[in-house]
Amino acid sequence: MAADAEQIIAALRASGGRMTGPKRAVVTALVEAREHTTAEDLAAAVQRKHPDVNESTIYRNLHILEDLGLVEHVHLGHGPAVYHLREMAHHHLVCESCGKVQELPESTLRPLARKLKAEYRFTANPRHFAICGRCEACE
Amino acid sequence: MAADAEQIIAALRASGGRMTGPKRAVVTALVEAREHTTAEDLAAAVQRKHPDVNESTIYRNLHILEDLGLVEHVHLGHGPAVYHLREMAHHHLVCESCGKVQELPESTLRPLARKLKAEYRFTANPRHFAICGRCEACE
DNA sequence: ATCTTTGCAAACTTTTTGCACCAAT
DNA sequence: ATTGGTGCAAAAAGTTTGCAAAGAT
Repeated sequence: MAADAEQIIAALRASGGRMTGPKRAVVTALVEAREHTTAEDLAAAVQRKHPDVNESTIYRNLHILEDLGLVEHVHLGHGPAVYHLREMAHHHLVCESCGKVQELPESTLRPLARKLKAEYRFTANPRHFAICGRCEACE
Repeated sequence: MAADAEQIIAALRASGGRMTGPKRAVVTALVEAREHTTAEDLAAAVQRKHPDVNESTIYRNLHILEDLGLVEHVHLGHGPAVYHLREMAHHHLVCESCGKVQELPESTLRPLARKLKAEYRFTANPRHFAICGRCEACE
């Protein structure tokens, strides 16, 4: 059930791409990342084993993975976007005071999505941005 | 009832700041802006009458206004933030295909905010980011 | 042999900052 | 006379791109 690097690699192959060391390393880093990871984090993880992989390669591969619908990025606030595998899709609450991130099941925003659809004929994809606010401790 | 530049200027004065030409021009541009305006737009508007005002001054004054709670910025998507007067606070639906922006009354997100408060003890400020998705035409 | 992918360096976009000067109080 | 505001130029931060070389098929 957990994201399996081999599945993703197979999807990449199936899409016509070529499988390279850096690409495999990016996928592995994404699968192993427990948390929301920035491109920079991923670069660091990849470079632990493959020191010569350039950050631009990370970005390029993240784009490929996003285009295939395997990865998504989210903006938690100012600063770099964070990336995660699509199958773990969820929403984010970010405290704008302490920066704490809480995850939310997709279902939490479903009523809102339904209302936006009904009243505005708008199909929301509310995952692209986090919901800002203040956590209990910072309130 | 509409945002009155003089009110805002009074608030700026009351906060201890000094009133300068550029500052007044930024406030005026914000009041006159009908839509969501980027710093760049505001700079252009200001420079129509005061050609020497630098973009960094726009940013600095926007920060001052935000610190006073008079202005808010929102991220509609990738690209520059947009600014607007706080009293016109509202939410945004942005179509990620055609870029169309729809405004939403604050009340629309109140049920969600209540739920986040109850279940996660999180006080949402969902205005800082737009809700992405697809509008009717692009669906 | 072909056509992707890569590393590198440089560009780009948006926003911030250091500094010397100017201007509002 | 102060002190905060300003223009300018440069930096910062995050991401993208052009290009020639390396690599996968």
